[in-house]
Amino acid sequence: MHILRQQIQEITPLSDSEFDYILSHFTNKKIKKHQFLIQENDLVPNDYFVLSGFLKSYYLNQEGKEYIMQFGTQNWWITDYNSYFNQIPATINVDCIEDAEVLCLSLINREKLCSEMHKMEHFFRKKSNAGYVALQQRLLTLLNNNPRERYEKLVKQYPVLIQKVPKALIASYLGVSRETLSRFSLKK
Amino acid sequence: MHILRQQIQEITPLSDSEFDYILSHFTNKKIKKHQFLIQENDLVPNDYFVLSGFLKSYYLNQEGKEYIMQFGTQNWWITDYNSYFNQIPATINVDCIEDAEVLCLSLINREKLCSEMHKMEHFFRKKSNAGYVALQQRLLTLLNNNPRERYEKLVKQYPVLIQKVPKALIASYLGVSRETLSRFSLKK
DNA sequence: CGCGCGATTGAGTAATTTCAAATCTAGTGG
DNA sequence: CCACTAGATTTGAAATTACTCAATCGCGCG
Repeated sequence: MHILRQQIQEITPLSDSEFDYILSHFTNKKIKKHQFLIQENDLVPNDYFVLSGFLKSYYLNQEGKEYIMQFGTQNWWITDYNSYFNQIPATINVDCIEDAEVLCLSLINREKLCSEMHKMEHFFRKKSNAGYVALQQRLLTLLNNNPRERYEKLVKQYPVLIQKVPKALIASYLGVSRETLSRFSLKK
Repeated sequence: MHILRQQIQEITPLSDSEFDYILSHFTNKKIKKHQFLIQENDLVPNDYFVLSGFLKSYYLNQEGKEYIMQFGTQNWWITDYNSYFNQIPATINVDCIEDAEVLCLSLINREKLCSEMHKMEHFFRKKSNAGYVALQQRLLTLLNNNPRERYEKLVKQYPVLIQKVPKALIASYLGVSRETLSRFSLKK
């Protein structure tokens, strides 16, 4: 079954024709390693559902330091949500860590689906709620735990991530320097 | 006009009877200073819409240190969302900083409203999206800005908050010790 | 007047960052 | 199969930042 369909059906049942209709609102896109999906100051046309590969979204500050907002791998949605929802220029970059294929959903099509199909509005509400809760957890971890604890939590939660992604990116996600991360990522 | 109606109507129009129907799914509650709305390990029955007063939600760690998740004042919604949405025991506390009056919305009634009224599903989706974006911003501020910058941003964004709330709570929201906050909250 | 809470100040300490250098690793071409 | 290179990781040492603990201050209220 299509992995998007599967995700939606975890929240609400769908007939074949409904799913086909939904899918017709997405376009396909392939991205190569190091290619940008969104760059600062761009208008953000789409939310992206990841079919395969690996992406990251990150903020780049004045000094050129990068802070990873989120990773995107199979089944995840990724974009600059502030820019996407409010149709303002991007402040966040999204680029490709590993050749990827994504489904693109424009804001117009998202809203169209939501207004035409109560189910889809329901789906996106639930997804958004879950995302909100996950962000709250991350915020608390950031406030309450030291770098080492944050790292260990991440390893426990997404063991695959650690294998796949350079340590420097993990560090940036955790809000630590790569040197600090290195100093405790090996030794007990 | 009822401030809840006003908030909903910023997103979607509402007839008198529709709003009355919506409102019938809420119950009223008055809370006194220092009273808990939610305590760790409680089941969380409601999401709370603040009519007046001042509340805070916060995580209390093992060492008794408190981290403020959010403040709740007029027009804000507050609860332990993880516990509320997933109906699991609370890990966050919500209590009253200043005598308050809130509207209580049970999860059952929320879902009922959302399934009966597409409008309400739409409203809550939009609210959740906005909340998600706001949390992302806060996360980035936490990662990218030092305590002083975080404080100055907060002052700019919510000047009233600083007046109304003891500095120790501001510090806890910003993830800084009160002493550190004190050291730069005065001098330029 | 004195109590109590919130805010400030000071001194020492701990954690993390920064900068620089060394080391390791995987992939490439000879 | 080996040497070479670019990128990633580790290590060291110094500097910085914020924290902790303790003491003091300031002010409103009984």
